[in-house]
Formats: sequence, structure tokens, C-alpha cells
Amino acid sequence: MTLYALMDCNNFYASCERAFQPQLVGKPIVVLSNNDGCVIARSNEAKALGIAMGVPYWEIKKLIHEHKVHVFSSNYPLYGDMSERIMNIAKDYCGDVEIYSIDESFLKFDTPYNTAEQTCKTLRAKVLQGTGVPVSIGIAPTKTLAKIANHVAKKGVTTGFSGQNTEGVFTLVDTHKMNEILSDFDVSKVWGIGRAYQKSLADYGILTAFDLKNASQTWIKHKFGVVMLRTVKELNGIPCLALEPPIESRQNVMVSRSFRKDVYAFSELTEALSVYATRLGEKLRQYKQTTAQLTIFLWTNPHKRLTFDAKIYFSETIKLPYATSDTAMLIHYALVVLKKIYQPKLNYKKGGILAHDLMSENATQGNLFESMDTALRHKTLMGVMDSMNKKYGKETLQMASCGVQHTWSRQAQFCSAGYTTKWVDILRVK
DNA sequence: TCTGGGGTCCTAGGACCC
DNA sequence: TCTGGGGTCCTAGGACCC
Repeated sequence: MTLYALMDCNNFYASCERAFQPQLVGKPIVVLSNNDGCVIARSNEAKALGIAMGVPYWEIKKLIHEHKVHVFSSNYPLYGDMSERIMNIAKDYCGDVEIYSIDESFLKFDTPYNTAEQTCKTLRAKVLQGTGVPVSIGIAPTKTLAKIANHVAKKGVTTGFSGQNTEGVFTLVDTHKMNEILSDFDVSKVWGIGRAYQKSLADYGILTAFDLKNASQTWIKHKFGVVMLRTVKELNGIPCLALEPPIESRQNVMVSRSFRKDVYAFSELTEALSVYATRLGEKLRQYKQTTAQLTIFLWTNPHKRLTFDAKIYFSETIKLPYATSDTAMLIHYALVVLKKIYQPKLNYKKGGILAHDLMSENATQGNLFESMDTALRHKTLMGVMDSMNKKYGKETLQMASCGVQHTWSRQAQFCSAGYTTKWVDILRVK
């Protein structure tokens, strides 16, 4: 029997921070988004205080102070590294692993369910022992059902959902049990059903996963399309979603960030867009891809509109003369577009750059305007920049237009150390 | 004062072609 | 008087995910 397991790290970012500060076990922790804007991860203790996902930090400052909540800025290099360690442990226990996101992976088992369950229990213990991060694992005949089983596994540990004591691993194969759980499972929590679909489904009286499972498939396809049809089939135990191979090349790459404050000056936007274009080039070269089309975006502050219906989003796309991942080129064209869309006296809050129609580096054709010689020199230069910046820290070498002041750039007051990613931050054991 | 970032897939509709 | 049909490609927008 083929079974899918979903392994999901509990409160991942908060758990990563706690792994290096064990004195925080049992204490409330929150992790903030870029710019220390919103709450994006909470420990169970913080959830119990009623701190919601996505709530702005300034709105809960008082609460945080009163309850001595520990606050962290997000430290993505640390979380990425922890994630890699956890996924590697999973690969020791299962030959078929799909890394789905930074804190989730699907595992495929072709074994009886009790064997799969035993393996997952061992895996869970190993991850906890090896990294200090608790995970929950749900096992079921399809990915969509495994997601639901995972919810049960997670709740079971903390609150005893449906009277289960799951120890972090829960298997959903028994039909009777499945119907019972699906009847008690809000349709909006089903994988693939977001807020918009929840609303339209409610109009037809479909409120739970069980309702959706039993809806007419022809009607679903006609009304909502093939994506939701797949979801319905998966709820019925018919696998429609296989384990996906790792993504080797992307279709779009984007870099966008909010600014620390409202930005009015063209010079500051020039710096910001230059830095974003630089980062874009790094990502492209990392994926060994090139782009021939860029879109530049600017958003004004939506919370401080100049007039009631003022436009807040400005963008324009430009075709490059040839596909490239060269930072100097990307900056050049980003600034050409910026100049076109910039309007003085607007309060810009966010900017971004998107590369689309990506091609593989190898497939990129030579061009008439750049000789092979120049192309090679650019490539060598980019290689040197990338390796210097990797070795001596980012921004060791950068283009002049990136500037140095960065009065606009992100705020991260509460960033933890790079325990596993920077030698200077390595833990010292006394 | 202060409100995240980065992706994917699907569909509808228009332009264009034979 | 009578005025087709079907295919492809592209883009914009909407839905979802973490």
C-alpha cells in the first residue's frame, strides 16, 4: 500500500530560536517578519496568550512587555540551515522525500501502515534529538489527507484533538475514523481551500472536509475547476498529487522588500533597487539561469494614502536586449525603468524587481551586441564577486549605485546569532 | 512611529493566423 | 440576402501555498 506522510516542524522559526536558547523552553516566543513588522511564528505559549499570526508588532507591544514574551527578528540563514539538517535526517529514514517548504516534507512509503508509522515515530525522535526541533507527522493514502492527519498529530500532542494521544504521529487510514475526523474539520483548513473558496463553498452549504469529500465531482469541476477537483478526489483517497522532484529551475525570481520608513527620494530608491537587482543576479546565478525580461515595482504606503482612492502600485516591464544574469546589466535596466515610473512627492513603502521567462544558462544564446570575450569577462567578474561575498560576508564587493548609507533598509532589532552559519557566532561550551 | 516575502498554477479573453 | 471555425500564443488577474 502506498502511503504519504507529511512531516511538519512545530512552530518552526520559534523552535529554531529555542533550540539554541534552552532556557526559553516553556516561555512564550514570537518571531517577526522582515522589518520587524508582523508576527510570523509563535511558540505554543505565545499562541495561548492570544497572539495571532500576522498581527503587527506594535499592536501587541504592551502584551509582550506584560507577559515577558521573547521577541526575535527573523534569521533566515539560521532557519535554512536547520531545515537542511532536519530534511537530511528524514532522508535517512525514507528513500522518497519531497522537500515541500522550509519546514515541511512529504515522505512516501510502500509498506504496511504500521511499519510506516513505526518508522515515523523513530524519525520524529531522531529529529528532536539531533536538532532540538519537535515535528509532527501525519500519514494517509494521499497528500491532502496526510495534511489533515498532520493537523491531528499536532493537536493530539497539545490538546488531545478527538481524544487522540498521538505522540506527534497520526495515521489516517480507517474509513470510519476518517469520516469522523473530516466531519469535524473546517473546509478552509483543507490544503488548497483558501478564503475565497471557503466563502463560495459556504454558499452551497459545504462547510467541512466531509462535505467537500462528498460533493458532486462534475459539479466541482464545472464550478471551481480542475484544481479543486483534484482536492476532492484526494479527500476520497484517490491520489492525484505525486511526490514532486526537486525544483531545479524556476519560472520567476523576485526580490522585494518593504522599506524601514516611507521613502520619497529618487536617490534612496536608486540604492534600494540596485541592492535588489544585485540580489536578483545572485539568485539567478545560483540557479544557473538568465532573464531577458524585468518588471520593476513600487508600492506607496497603503496605510497612508494621499487621497482616498490614490493608486498605490506602480510597475513597468522591460525587455532586455539579451538574456543575462550579469548584475551590472540588471542594475542598469532596473534604473532605466525606475526613472520612468518614479514620481516625486509620493510616499514609497516597498519596492521590488521580478525576473521572468527564465532560461537555463546553457541554453542562453550568445548575442550580437556583446562579443564572446566580453561575455566571458562579465561571467568571471560575477564569479569573483559571488565567491568574495560568500567568503567575507555579503556586500564585501558591490556596485557603486548600491550606496552605503542604506537609510531605507530593513530593521532587525532582535536578530539572534548565526549559530550554525557564521563562525564568529558558533556556540561556546564552557 | 510601527502592518512580510516569494513562489505556483489555472483561466479568460484578446490578437493573430490559416 | 448571405458574413466560419479552430488553433496558438500572450497577458492579466485570481486563486492557492508556505
